[in-house]
Amino acid sequence: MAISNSNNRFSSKLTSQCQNCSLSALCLPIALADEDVNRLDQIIERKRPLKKGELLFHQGEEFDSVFAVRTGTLKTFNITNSGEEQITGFYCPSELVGLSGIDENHYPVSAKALETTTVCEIPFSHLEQLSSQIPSLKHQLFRLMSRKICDDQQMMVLLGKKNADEKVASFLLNLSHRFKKRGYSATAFRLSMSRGEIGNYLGLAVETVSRVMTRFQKNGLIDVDGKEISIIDMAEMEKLVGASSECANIEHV
Amino acid sequence: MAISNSNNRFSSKLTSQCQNCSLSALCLPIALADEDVNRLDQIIERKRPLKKGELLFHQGEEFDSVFAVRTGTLKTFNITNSGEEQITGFYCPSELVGLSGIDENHYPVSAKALETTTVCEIPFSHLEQLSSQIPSLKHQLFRLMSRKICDDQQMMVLLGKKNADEKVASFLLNLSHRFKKRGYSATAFRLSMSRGEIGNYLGLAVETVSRVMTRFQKNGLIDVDGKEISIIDMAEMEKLVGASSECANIEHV
DNA sequence: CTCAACAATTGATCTATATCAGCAAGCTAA
DNA sequence: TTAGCTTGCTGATATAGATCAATTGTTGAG
Repeated sequence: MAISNSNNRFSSKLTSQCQNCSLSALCLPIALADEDVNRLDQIIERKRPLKKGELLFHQGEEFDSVFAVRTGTLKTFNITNSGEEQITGFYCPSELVGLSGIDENHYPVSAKALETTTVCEIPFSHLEQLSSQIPSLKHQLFRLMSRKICDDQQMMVLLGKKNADEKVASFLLNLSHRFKKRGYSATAFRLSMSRGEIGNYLGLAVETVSRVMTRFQKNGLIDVDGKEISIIDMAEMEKLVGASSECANIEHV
Repeated sequence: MAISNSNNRFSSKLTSQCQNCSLSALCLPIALADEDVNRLDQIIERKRPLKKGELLFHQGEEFDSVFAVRTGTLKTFNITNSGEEQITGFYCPSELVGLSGIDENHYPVSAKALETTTVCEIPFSHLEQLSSQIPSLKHQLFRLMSRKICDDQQMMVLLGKKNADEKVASFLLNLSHRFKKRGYSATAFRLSMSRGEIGNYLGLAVETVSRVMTRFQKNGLIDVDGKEISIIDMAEMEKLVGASSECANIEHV
């Protein structure tokens, strides 16, 4: 089954899609020579879009690929023994999902589309092989995984030490940075996740998320209109986040 | 100073220390052919022991090596803007510290010895080079980083969703597993960190850690004598941890 | 051995956030 | 259109765990 399916792996032979992709400066191809981008391009499968709510992979499934988000958003989550969902991350365009599956050869989480979402599937065994031949690709992979470790540790600090205000502010600014990096507005954007999902991710009750956002709006920090967010007072928001966004800070040095 | 000191980089030429190391089955050399272990061995520096409280590297310092703990224990931590310490991890023998520095080429955390500790320094540029020549070493590195991502995400679940009892139980069982893996008792061990450090790590006040442990003891779950811990009722402890230790579970499949 | 500094425990409050409950506004399907 | 869901907001109350404070135990320097 995987065999017949994998024919479209070669559909990219005609032209390098990676080179035309607006995300290539952020995704894996960063700092690759043209010919290397082509080689990477050859191993990538473009999948049909996922509709909102569809799973990209599910917890326990055998690992064989990592995925780069092209459009849309994904969330990854665990189902705990008690049956509740615990969201471990949101993934925006240019970001890589599935790296946590390498170790045990099974995905330890599920990945679900929050809206219509397209991804590039990158079979990991091919990627690993190719990375032997292209040192800068290998380095890029190490860097991406290292950044993920760094980011997750910042998230641990957030969950362990921050109060509700700081959590919500951190979350919004984090999204803001990610939009900015892709060339979108850092101050006005649309949340693709529900309040419930934000709360779940931040370790807060839905009601708390709602209350904090309302208060932020009252105090002129942000403007909220359903899923549309505008950051009005960026300086004050940054002050709220304040402590310990080390990974981000170092980037600015 | 670092120069004169680094002469001992070559002390390993005489014989492969990795091959004699009791941790080689857990550390990087896992699944390497003998000749490859020797090549790895050549790039490793054995450093003088760190005394309790000494820093291995500090937040912001330029990244050039990862470190494998040989004996003792390390903690990694951030200093937040408000000046408080936030512990992001504890490292036991055979575990690798410093991977989070790859991305930005600076360590985003500090690493401090909790007791007298010896480490193997592995210059990352050498390791990366070597990994090009030894595919299984490269794979091992990917796996280690993937596992770290997986572990950190479990920690996020712990911090976001668990109550004090579950946090402390998870922490103790996690240590138990790590001791067991190295061939030590899974039920009786010594904590190398203070109650304050445990609380800091788990997002709890010292007092709460103390109270939970006392209650666990009263209820016959564990036996506490200062830093010495015995797990009496492993089944009940595991029930407490219960939900969502996915990475660990998959390992048992 | 002794004193000082620090680490751990225990008890008494306080508080941030969860939980419970009710309501309003959209959205979907018939 | 209306009934039935879902999502978000807000108020009232409950509670887990923080904070404050006092006591005891431990460690290590001289």
